Amino acid sequence: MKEKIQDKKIAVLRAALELISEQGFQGTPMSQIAEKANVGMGTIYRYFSGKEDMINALYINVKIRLAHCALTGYSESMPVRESFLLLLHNIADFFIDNPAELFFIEQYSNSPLITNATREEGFRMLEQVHNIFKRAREENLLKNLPIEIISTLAYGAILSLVKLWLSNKESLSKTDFDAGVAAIWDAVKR
Amino acid sequence: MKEKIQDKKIAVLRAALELISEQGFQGTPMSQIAEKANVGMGTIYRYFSGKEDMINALYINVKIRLAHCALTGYSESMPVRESFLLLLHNIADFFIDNPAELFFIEQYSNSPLITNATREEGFRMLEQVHNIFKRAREENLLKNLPIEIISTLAYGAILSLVKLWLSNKESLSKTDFDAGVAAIWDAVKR
Amino acid sequence: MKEKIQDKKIAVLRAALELISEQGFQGTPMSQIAEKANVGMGTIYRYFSGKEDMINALYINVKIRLAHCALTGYSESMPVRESFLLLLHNIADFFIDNPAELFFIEQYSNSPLITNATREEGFRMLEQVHNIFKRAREENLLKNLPIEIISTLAYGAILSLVKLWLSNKESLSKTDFDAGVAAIWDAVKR
Amino acid sequence: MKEKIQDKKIAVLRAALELISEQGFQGTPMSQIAEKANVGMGTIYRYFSGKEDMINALYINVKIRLAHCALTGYSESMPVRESFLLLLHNIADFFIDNPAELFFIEQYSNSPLITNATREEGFRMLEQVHNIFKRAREENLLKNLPIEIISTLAYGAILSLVKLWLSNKESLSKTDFDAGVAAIWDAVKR
DNA sequence: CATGAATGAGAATTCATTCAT
DNA sequence: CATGAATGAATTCTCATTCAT
Repeated sequence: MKEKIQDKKIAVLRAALELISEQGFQGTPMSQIAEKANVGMGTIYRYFSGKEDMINALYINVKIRLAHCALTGYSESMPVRESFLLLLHNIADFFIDNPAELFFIEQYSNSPLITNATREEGFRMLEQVHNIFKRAREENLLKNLPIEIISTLAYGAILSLVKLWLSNKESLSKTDFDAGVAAIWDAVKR
Repeated sequence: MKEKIQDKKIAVLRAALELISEQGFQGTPMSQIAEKANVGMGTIYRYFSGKEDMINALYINVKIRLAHCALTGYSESMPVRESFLLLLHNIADFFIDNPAELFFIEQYSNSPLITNATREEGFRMLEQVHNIFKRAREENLLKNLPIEIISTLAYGAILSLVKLWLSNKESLSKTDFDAGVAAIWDAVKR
Repeated sequence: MKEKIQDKKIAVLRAALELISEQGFQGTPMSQIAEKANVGMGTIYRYFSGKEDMINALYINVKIRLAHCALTGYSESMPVRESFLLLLHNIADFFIDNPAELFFIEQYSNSPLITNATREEGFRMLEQVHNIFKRAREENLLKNLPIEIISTLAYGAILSLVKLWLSNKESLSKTDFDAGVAAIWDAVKR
Repeated sequence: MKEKIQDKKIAVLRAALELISEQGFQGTPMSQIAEKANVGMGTIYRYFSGKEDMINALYINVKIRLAHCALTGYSESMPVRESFLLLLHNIADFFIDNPAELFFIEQYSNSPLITNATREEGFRMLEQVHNIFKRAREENLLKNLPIEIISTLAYGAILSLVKLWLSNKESLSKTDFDAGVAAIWDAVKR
């Protein structure tokens, strides 16, 4: 019974994600989301207080799933460089497998629709991820720069690569893509 | 006379840029753009066939100005590494000085509102910029990767850094920022 | 068992009265009425065929209680003038003690939501009250006017006074209020 | 040109008055008002910020017209009793000629839709009217009661009479009606 | 040419009513 | 019997676009 209820909420979030990533927030009517989720229009409002609340919930939802995937296969016993590359590949794989999530995050991370509270909660989801950077810093493997800069460089670069891959699948080899990911390590390593 | 006309067109584009970068395309009424540009609502429709046409014109306009700034101070006689860093700094400076342009480009580069024709025209604006990468490739200074990957890595990383800078001005030193830019070279250099 | 059922019906009517007198009929959702009455939404539909049926039942309910109070302490053996003043004071007391009933009656007596059948039934509730006017007429104490005009004058005046009192409690003395009630007799007496 | 603009605003107010007095505020869609006023839906929102703003404007509008009619033919040189009866007859005539205005005022004077600011502004419209009561008080012709009570009694009684007349035109003689109005003087006179 | 009042299709949101549990 | 989740028609309000001035 609980699951059925969650089913509807999740169906709404999934439908919203796909439609919004393609058409944008304001370009996607609630009626279309309801239709795609196979629920009545009013049902959405049982779970979310409005359209803005829904997109904030969606933002958190994507960040949770990203954070979970990002650490797949990671253990603190791995060497730092290996951990770093695992992280980048996990993030790349997540967004390659879920391109809607990528377009959504890209479009709304800096949008005024996402409240600061939401952004901060989304940031906290990634705390575990930051541990990898801290370990690298402790082992003195990184350039002497603020961790923020290091992680920003890496995150921006990996997302760009994935976007290129997604828009260019045919003309790019997986080998080159992987070499591109590896190059990111060169940017941040001491 | 011609200039007066252009004045109005430019005033509209400027107003649209600022409002759209803050509020989004669908969140910005034409009436608000007209008001901010100090023109009548109908006037906008003399210069653009509709709202979508206007945003496409704006996209091209920003790309032109970006391409122009990106090459400021560049000459083919400069060493490649110096050229590359000049390019990155020029791009960074452009977006730091014009944050609305950054948020606009970020939000609409992948938007379905921008037609493929527009995107391609915007890409051609940057042809000159790509010459720098070609020179670097010819001089065998770059990693053995497709130029697309090289430029994507660099562009994604520099934009990320600028976004970090803009959202974090207070807690970041210019020195660290510049070191971050320099690190991008390490990612792409052989 | 019967009483329990009646309890729920009465709880619904009471909740509806309070909410509707404050927020209006269309401004009051059935869900809010159910919540305030501590019953499930569906339960209301066991007792009333719909929202309009419920408000008509409420109208009758208020009229019954008003008619009952209006005659408290009255007996045919009382002098006519005394009866008349008792009637006015009983009506005033009822509405002062039950302001929601006043606002409800005021707003809905002339509303198209109340069917003519309901209005007529409500009118019959007050038949006893009209006896007082008939006695006064028979004793030749009233102005030579149709009883309808007499009773309308009196009813309109007393309700106005009560509304003034309710909106102005602080700045009005009970003595003045009572003198106002007494003045109504002067309007109708021969 | 100015007049044309006012025409639309007035057409909207008139249509709103008629529909709302018959169907109630919440029972009357904006679309219906627009249709009856022969304007587009959006036009209403050029003149009023929303439905509630419109009904408040309507309230003021009715009060202005009532105040204007109430004093028709009045001059300070008239005897007080004559002034008082003129006032009552003017009010009665206004509402008999404009029954929609009566039902509107009755339903919304005490409604939470009307803001206190609006109610106070509406009250100020009637300042002139109150002068008649003040004159009567100064000439010591009234019962020794607060003017508020005097005017409330009179206003409540006259409105009741008009409502009776409107619902009963056929069975009431004008002579009796006028005698009813005159009876109100007996209630308030010393 | 420039204007901005007018339009009405389209979007978000609400709520009376139903019905599976 | 009682419940309240689900529904979708109906409503308010917005805004791109037009066109008379």
